Amino acid sequence: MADEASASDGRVPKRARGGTAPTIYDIARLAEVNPSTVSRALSQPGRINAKTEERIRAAAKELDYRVNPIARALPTGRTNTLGLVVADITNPVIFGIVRGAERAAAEAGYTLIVAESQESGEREATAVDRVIPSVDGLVLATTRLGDAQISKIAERKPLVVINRAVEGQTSILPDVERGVDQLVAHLSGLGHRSIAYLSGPDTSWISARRWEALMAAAPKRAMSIVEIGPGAPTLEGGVEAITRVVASGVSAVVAFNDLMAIGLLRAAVERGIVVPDALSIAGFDDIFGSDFTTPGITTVRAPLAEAGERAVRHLLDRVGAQPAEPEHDLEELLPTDLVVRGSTGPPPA
Amino acid sequence: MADEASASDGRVPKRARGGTAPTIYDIARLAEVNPSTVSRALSQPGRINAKTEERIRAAAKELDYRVNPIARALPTGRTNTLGLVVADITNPVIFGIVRGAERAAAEAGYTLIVAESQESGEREATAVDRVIPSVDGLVLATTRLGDAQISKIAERKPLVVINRAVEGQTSILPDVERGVDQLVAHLSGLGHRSIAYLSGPDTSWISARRWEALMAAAPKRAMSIVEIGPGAPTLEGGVEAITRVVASGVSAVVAFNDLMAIGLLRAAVERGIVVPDALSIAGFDDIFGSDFTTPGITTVRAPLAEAGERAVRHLLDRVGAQPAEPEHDLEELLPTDLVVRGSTGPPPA
DNA sequence: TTGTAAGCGTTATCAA
DNA sequence: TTGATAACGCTTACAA
Repeated sequence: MADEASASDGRVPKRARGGTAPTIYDIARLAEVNPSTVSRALSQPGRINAKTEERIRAAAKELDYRVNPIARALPTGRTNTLGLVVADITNPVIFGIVRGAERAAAEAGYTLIVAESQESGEREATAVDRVIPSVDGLVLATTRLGDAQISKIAERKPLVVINRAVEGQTSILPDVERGVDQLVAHLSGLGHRSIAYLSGPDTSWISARRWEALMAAAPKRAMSIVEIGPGAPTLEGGVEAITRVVASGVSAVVAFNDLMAIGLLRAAVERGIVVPDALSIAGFDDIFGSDFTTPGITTVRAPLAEAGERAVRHLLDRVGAQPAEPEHDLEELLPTDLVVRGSTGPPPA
Repeated sequence: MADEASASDGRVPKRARGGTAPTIYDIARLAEVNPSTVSRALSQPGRINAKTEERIRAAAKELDYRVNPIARALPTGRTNTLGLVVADITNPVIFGIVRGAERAAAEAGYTLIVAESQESGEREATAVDRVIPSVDGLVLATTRLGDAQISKIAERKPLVVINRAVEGQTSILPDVERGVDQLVAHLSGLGHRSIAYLSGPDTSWISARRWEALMAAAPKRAMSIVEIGPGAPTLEGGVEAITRVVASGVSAVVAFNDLMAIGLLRAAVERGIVVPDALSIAGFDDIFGSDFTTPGITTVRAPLAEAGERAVRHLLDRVGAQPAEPEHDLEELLPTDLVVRGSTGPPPA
């Protein structure tokens, strides 16, 4: 039978105690030094006698020792962990954010905890409460919380918000206006005169911003614009809107996101409405799958992975900083770009 | 200026100490009991005097107290956290698993840590090492580690593996044979006589199982079968395979997963190969987006969210159990089903 | 039912 | 440079 305490290389480590993991005390005994010296050797390399350090490292290796991050976190207060709270993990918009955040965190030796709020402010608050004591900082992506709640959270731990601006807080935002301008110019150039905005959840800050930007951009090009919604930011949300879209008589629809755009496209196809000949459809985000459809979805691409990455970087910058001097009101705008595919074309004559 | 220690409801909590979070000592002082009594009241409700408990709860509320999970984890050894290691967060196959796992964990009051290995066994080992000390159990989805490494991990913490069978370990598997039989029967029924399998990474256990199942099923129906690969389990992996697929002269291709199937479909369309008239394509998993394409991808659906859920449930069952008596060799088979869409049809005459 | 006190595995402060 | 020792916030025998 295999030895129950055998090390990764197959050799049996000396003095391994049955069951429990080795501690700095075991190392201290083996290297014949005080535990505090072991701690120093391992956490501040170079600051102790080279020979002693060597002996300690050898002992640690022999015992296959790994620091216990929990024990370390208790006196230091730092966990080397960051939290990311998202509305819905299965929403592809989120994927990019999660990936970017994970990358940046892992790169810095940090662990990422992802919590899901399922589009509910209440659950989000619960998720934050659960996660916050064990993280060094928090990213709120697509939050459904109110400004006051967000500020409260920021008092407890360093915080960065994605897709939402809150006064006094660091936030990473797509440059909505730029993308919308490009999109509206594109539709105008095709000859559209009337468009509709298929809005997302009314708790979505970013949906409101997109609507505002459209409201500002459309009249400038002599286009009429109406809002249809609010709706769920999902395929179904898009499908359900088709009746109102048809009734509105517009020649082009801008959906809150690609998911809704794809849902709308499907519903249109089912009704025999040819896209883009009879109706142009555009979305936001350029999610995975936006180019799978026929026609592909014209969309305003947001650099989601980069948003996740930057959010984590900002957090990392502030971890360990004095909470007395929070970084105020930093707003980082990420460039967006129009991706033209087949779902937009000239309006019917 | 706002009070720096004001509670959520806006009232100023009594005796809140500047900056640091309240502890059970603060509660004990306020409720005039011993800290250990506070601990008991909060962690084992009902086991102490009702009036005392009431007083303690009131004090806790007044101070806006929340347990420090790290401090709790140190003496108990339990963190109320589970780890999930995946190959690639942005792979839609994973999404379902993550969602299911997150749900089940959150439901049980557990926090989920998601770590990414980026399809590399080495990084996966690193990720496991980083995460394992702070979790009560671990799920390995789509692992690229060897059996021996996996068994080693299982010696440290309760472990469940998804999409991989390892002797002595609990594993959640799709019923590959059933799905493959259905798929082969479907293709055979359409009239195909020669098929190719577009294999995934050669480190993928599940890819090998799919190949074996195809090898077993095809001859039974008098179909020839060849393997093309290995390839990356991505869109690109599918795209790159088109040359070899065409050269092979088969009338139908079964890809390792939907991502590769979609990539292959795209490459086919670009070359003017009509799907399914000139070539039938099928995949596995039924990921998000498999029905966005034209034609939609015929695929063997695996209940991914359920796999994630079950993995977590098994883990939860074993958390706190004696490591001396591990659950041996439990293999749970999840039913798979053929989803027929437009990408498969009769072979060219 | 409640209080006392030891301990979880680290880090950090002081001396030596 | 190293050792002794007190935290960190909680749980948990054991005693009262």
